[in-house]
Amino acid sequence: MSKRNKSRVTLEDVARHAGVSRATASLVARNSTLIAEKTRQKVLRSMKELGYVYDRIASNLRSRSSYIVGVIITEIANPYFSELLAGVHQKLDRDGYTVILGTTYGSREKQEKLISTMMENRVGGMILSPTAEFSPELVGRIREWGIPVVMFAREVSTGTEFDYIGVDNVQGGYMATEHLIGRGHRRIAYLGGTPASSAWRHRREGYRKALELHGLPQDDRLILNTPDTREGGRQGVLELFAGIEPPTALFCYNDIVALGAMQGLRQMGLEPGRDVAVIGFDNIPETEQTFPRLTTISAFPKKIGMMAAELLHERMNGLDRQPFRQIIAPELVVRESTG
Amino acid sequence: MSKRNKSRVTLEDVARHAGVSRATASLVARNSTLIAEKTRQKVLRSMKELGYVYDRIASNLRSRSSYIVGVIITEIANPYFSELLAGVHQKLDRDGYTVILGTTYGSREKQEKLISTMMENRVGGMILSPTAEFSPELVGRIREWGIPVVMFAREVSTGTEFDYIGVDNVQGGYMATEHLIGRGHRRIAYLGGTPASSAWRHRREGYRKALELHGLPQDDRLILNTPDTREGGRQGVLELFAGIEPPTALFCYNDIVALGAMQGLRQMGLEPGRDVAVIGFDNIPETEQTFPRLTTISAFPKKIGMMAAELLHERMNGLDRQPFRQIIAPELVVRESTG
DNA sequence: GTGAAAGCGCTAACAG
DNA sequence: CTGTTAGCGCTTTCAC
Repeated sequence: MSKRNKSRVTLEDVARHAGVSRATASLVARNSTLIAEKTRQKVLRSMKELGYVYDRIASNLRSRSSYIVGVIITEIANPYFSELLAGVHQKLDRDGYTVILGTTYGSREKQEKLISTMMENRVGGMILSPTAEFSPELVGRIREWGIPVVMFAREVSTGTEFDYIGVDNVQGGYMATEHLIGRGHRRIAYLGGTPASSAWRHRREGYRKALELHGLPQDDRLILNTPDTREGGRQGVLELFAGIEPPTALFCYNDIVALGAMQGLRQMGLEPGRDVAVIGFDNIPETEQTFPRLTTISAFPKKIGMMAAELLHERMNGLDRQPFRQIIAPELVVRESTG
Repeated sequence: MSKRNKSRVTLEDVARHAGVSRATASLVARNSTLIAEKTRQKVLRSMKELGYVYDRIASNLRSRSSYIVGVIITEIANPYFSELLAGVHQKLDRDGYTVILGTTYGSREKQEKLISTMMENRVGGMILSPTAEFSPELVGRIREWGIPVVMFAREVSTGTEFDYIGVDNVQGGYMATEHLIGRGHRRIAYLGGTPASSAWRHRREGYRKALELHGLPQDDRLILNTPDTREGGRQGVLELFAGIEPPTALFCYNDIVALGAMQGLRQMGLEPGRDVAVIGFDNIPETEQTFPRLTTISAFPKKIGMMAAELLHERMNGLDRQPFRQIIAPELVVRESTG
């Protein structure tokens, strides 16, 4: 269902009970300072007595405003994204917003549908980690609609009219690869993930740059796409080592893939960190407790989430300024998986 | 801000553009079969042309209904809870609901505030993992309000008027302790978490029952409360071993605490699994890849989340039946951390 | 099948 | 400081 039968206590009821007008009651509900303390008390007492619950929906309708924010991420189960979510949510909550959550699971259709739903629910702003390119038509619809949108963690080339906050993936990919090269590796794979994600493409760019700078050959057979899951990493590594000339080091698209890859290596009788170097990306908490502990690139998801929320908040408060990209620097965290 | 200046395209506009009445346009928007196909097409075309966006908020207001569901959990970053959230969210989304998310971080005030906010936003139902006891007044307010509420994962004794879905924590605690006893341990600690959580109390009950059944002494110094975090587990274990007669095995409140405890053990030069047995609770994905791999009790968070969502859905569709508790059986997963 | 009128619960604007 | 009036965008009767 969704219907409710019992009619609710309205401001009208409260006003009548307290012997004031509806407008006065409304001002009390909103904590206006215009109201005499005495009246205020009287009205508040009536509210309590009648069990009045403020109707934010009716209020939003009338005042054409909304403190609801839509947050769209691609997945919840991956710790990277749950940290991202924790960051945005915590900050938004602190600023008094209510959060509507959406998850795309990488589907473009789902993404479009979620955005529509959020607009229909009158969100005052949106924060999202896009899954795929936006159709120019969708970009148009959002702009037309007139609410601020902040993208984070994933980028979209068709959406340059929106703010973006994320880690420097090119730099991160570069640092990871460079680290492996520094450890003496010459045959380094880039494992897992798919080009659908801007993060994947940027990390690969960094990877290539590092190889190039060190005069190492680029071998496309060493770049293997898989779902960015544990299982993807595990399967991927098996496939990779089925080839003629396997790599000696793995730069994994993210930590989850890296964990899967380590499983896969063991399955083949290879010891990660000793026989094959493995580096991840994100620095999710569990990387510190795996065996061997995973070397990785810190991507600061929580921080990025909070920054995105902060920016949206400013935009919703009228910050008028050209859309911009804010890129934060990644950090290399050396542990035992890279020897 | 939150204000929007540009006035939106309304059904009125659409109706005028299409040369029909507002009521007709409304029926088209809702896919009513009462409308002649020809009119329907005409109206749909007008909608597209004008860029009409359905206003679900106005609709809800008038029709006194809501497809928005409030979901309240205690934390996002703990994989156990993010799995729980993933389960509810996925199912609710599939059934066409929009989800408002709330996080209590264990605070009772925050919990009360979130519940109020959700009611103010006219949610049609709520799913929550309670943090603390509900005041009878709060229970009253919710009942009065008349929307269905499903509790999951954590229980509340003052809320027996609500449905509850969770794992059998008593049984889980029993199985964990029994397993350790079976491995020859006689001095077993119950480490981490706090009695504020029903899950903590139930797991302790199982722990005690097992000790009792095997005629082992109960020593309250072996029960140590800490925050249910990694750090809590680490600190806790240090404290525990500072005592005169340390335990030989740890039953940890949950996996996160157990991971922290393993860190703490190593810090003291003790090897988890060899020198001290460690068992966790939840079976979060990373337990499979720690070193040593963590023995634990499966609590099936995703499944519980989905079941809760399913139940709420039924309730919102008018399922009228006494509130009930649905308890699912935990499973022991033996790995290396218990020798 | 379609239209006209009333009203969901609230706030804006203005008067006093 | 408080009251009056109008109306946010939609759905619900109830005519026709």
